[in-house]
Amino acid sequence: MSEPAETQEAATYDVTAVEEKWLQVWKDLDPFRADDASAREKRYALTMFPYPSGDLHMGHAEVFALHDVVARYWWLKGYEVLNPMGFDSFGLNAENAAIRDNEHPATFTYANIAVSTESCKKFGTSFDWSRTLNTSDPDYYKWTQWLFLRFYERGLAYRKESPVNWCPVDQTVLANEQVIDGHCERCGNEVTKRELTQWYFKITDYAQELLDNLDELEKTWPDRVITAQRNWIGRSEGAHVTFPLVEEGAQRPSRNRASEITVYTTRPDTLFGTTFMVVAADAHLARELVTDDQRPAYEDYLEEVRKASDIERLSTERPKTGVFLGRYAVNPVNGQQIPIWAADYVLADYGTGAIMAVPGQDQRDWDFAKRFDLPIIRTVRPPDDFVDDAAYVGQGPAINSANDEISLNGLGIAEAKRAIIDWLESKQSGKGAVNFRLRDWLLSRQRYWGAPIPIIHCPVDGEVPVADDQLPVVLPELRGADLTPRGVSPLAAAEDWVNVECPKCGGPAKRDSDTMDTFVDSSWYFLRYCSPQDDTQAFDTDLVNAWGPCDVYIGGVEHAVLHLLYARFFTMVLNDMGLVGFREPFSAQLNQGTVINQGAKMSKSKGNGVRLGEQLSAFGVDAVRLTLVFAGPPEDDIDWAEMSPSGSLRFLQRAWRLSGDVTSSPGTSPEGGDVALRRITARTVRDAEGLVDGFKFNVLVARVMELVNATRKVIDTGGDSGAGGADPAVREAAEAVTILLSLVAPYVAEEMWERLGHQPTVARTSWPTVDESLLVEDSVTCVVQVRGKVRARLEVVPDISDADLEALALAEPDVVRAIDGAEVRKVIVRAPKLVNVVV
RNA sequence: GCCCCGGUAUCCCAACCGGUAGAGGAAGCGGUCUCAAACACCGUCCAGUGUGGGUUCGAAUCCCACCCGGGGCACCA
Repeated sequence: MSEPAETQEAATYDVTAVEEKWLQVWKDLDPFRADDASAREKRYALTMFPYPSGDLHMGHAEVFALHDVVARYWWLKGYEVLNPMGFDSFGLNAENAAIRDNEHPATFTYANIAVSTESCKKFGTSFDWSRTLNTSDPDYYKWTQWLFLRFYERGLAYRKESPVNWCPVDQTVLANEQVIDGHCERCGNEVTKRELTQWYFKITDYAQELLDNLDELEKTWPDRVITAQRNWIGRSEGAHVTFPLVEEGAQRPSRNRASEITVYTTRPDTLFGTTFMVVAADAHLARELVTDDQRPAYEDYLEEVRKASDIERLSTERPKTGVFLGRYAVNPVNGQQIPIWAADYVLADYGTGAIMAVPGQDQRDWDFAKRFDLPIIRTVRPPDDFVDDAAYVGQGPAINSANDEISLNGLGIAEAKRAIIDWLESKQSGKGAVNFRLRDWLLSRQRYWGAPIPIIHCPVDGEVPVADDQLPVVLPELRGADLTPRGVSPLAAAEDWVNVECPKCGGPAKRDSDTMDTFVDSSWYFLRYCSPQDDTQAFDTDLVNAWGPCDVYIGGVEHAVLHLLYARFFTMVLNDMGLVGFREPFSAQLNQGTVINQGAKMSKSKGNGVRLGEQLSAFGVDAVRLTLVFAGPPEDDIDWAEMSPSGSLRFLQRAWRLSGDVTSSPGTSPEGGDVALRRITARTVRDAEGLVDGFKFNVLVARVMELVNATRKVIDTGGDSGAGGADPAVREAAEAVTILLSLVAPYVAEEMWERLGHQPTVARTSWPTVDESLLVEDSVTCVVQVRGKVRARLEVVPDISDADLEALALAEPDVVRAIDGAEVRKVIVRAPKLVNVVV
């Protein structure tokens, strides 16, 4: 092809001009608006909405690039796609910035949202911006409050006093899920405990189902999320066992005192080895039980425990501490009186906050017994080579475990458990029980920038819900120093706001001054996207059922047990309320890796940050997107230092050049074109489908590159017909390249599409059709092995019979030579690809 | 400590149900173009799959043990 202007230097397109041109065209065409009324099959592509912390960064770019592949693919495949984007816009960053700069959190929040939205559009994403939402908008959080009230009505939102996680830096309580290794999930500081009355969601009511449904989700969710959730829910099976207390004479008025202690144990079979009991030092039970004599010692100990941070408390290396409470209980299985201790190795909020200690079979109890010189009885026989200086936790026959009515001796652990549970149940001293590690979700926060909890506290009427028609409870206008954390919510000090009339009695009352955890906001946003402007309800059930559940959910693993568990819980509750037609919100999930640099997480202190904006202006949106998608499997981390955005741009230029070399007219039938190229095109298009479905985007890109190379070759060498760029197979291939490329590099694809003589937009054209006959190979290479070594290759028809192939193979001179007269013991034939001669 | 995932060329990564270890890219090297270079284009080099065993006609793929890396849980009774 003679294009003199391009002979000197390879032609290139102007990245910036192309971006400016098509951004405007898309703005006019608005091609990604999801139509509720569409007759097409619906798909819901969801990506975790960001917190508007400033402008977009490399992390956002990666998720959006990956996510866009799927969403655009679905459009091309003929689905009506709901692909919304919004902002998780409540939260502490804006609040802290507001305090620092004497501003209102909304100022930062909405400025950041505006910047991020623009960047997101420039990034070429296919989001439907007509459905955008911000969780900090009153017409959104109105419905967050409305949902809270529905949970409250059902007893799923309640208040209790309990030792809770407290972040001294952020000056607020935290849910268990927000404490990572004893540190605040947000600011990274050490968390301490406080005894406070707080609001909880009763997520534990759903623990079993949250666990069970994972079996099904396992097929379409990443492994690590499944295991993280299973571990977090932490189901265990055991028994509750009740130990009566020994009453100690008349000096002890028994008032409301407990007369028994119930414990949870996973090893009821070891009950005969229980030589003492331990109550969590900070549990109410400990305070109730302690005798006057022991009270001073207990108080001192409790003081000590409270001072220790969680980090110290949870260290397994730390020696056991504790104090005797002065009282005794009776082991129901043998009538033995055993002392009751308080210690901090028992947790107040797990099980019943008290344990039966079996030092012979539990290492923690063993350590405690050794420290305080308590008796040890083995109830499982260790193997002969067992060194007798630790608890024995392995399998073995029960020993020392009999009374007049029952003997466990000789039974294995599982049998012994069953037997003792039966016996306990018959004596009404206990019963089989299941326990979960999962705790209820602590949702109140002592901060300003969140949805106020719509409850009024009245000295007469107690908790009074705000009436639905009074929602939203709008945040008062506070800024700067008014927002300074002081251990209680800044809302408590907003006199005009907090003091109200009780809706019931009309007397003076106060609003609840806490705000909701921002994870409440994000537990239902994907439902709101289905009817984001509806001011009559939180979401439209019919539309939610039409679009949902989300067919794919793409986001970071950091939410494996936070957001993803909460959103699942919300969906189940809403399904129970009849508001949602499904119980699991996210049918499939993909967690992208992290973008790192030079082997380390990007951070200011390391000075290894990569600015998205700089990358975009240096290489263009398409090249950056392509680099992110091509880097490797989406779930792997990407080390930007190892990537080559310039290589990506080079490829895009190569691809673009194809569109200029096609000389046939649009609509030309590919029939009669170069068959080899047509086969590659057909195979690439067909394989691309499975590759997108399987999230193997990196392989998809590799296949498109392959197709570009093959097309180039036909153009340059002429191909079968010698027609080169005029060969209709070249047009077919170039159009396939363009459409496939549009999933990753929308700008250049649009430009190519136009050069190929088509109207915009390539994003809403159809997926290329595949001529099935081209997928059938007319010959395949068969490998002939002798002793496992390849000795010959044959070109054969694909449907050759085993017998024919064997005969053909054994007749090959190279094969005969390799056998060298040895006895052929066996011939394995896997037609049409392989023959293996065993000699 | 327990559980899960992964180790393939110099690097990032492919490889269907066990069947020719290589699709793609980066880097390197050589060439074309150029006064020269950059760009671009063409070509080319590179591993026997972490280690040791086993199953099999045949193992990157399946099984066992270990090493290394990543993740989850962890005083949860």
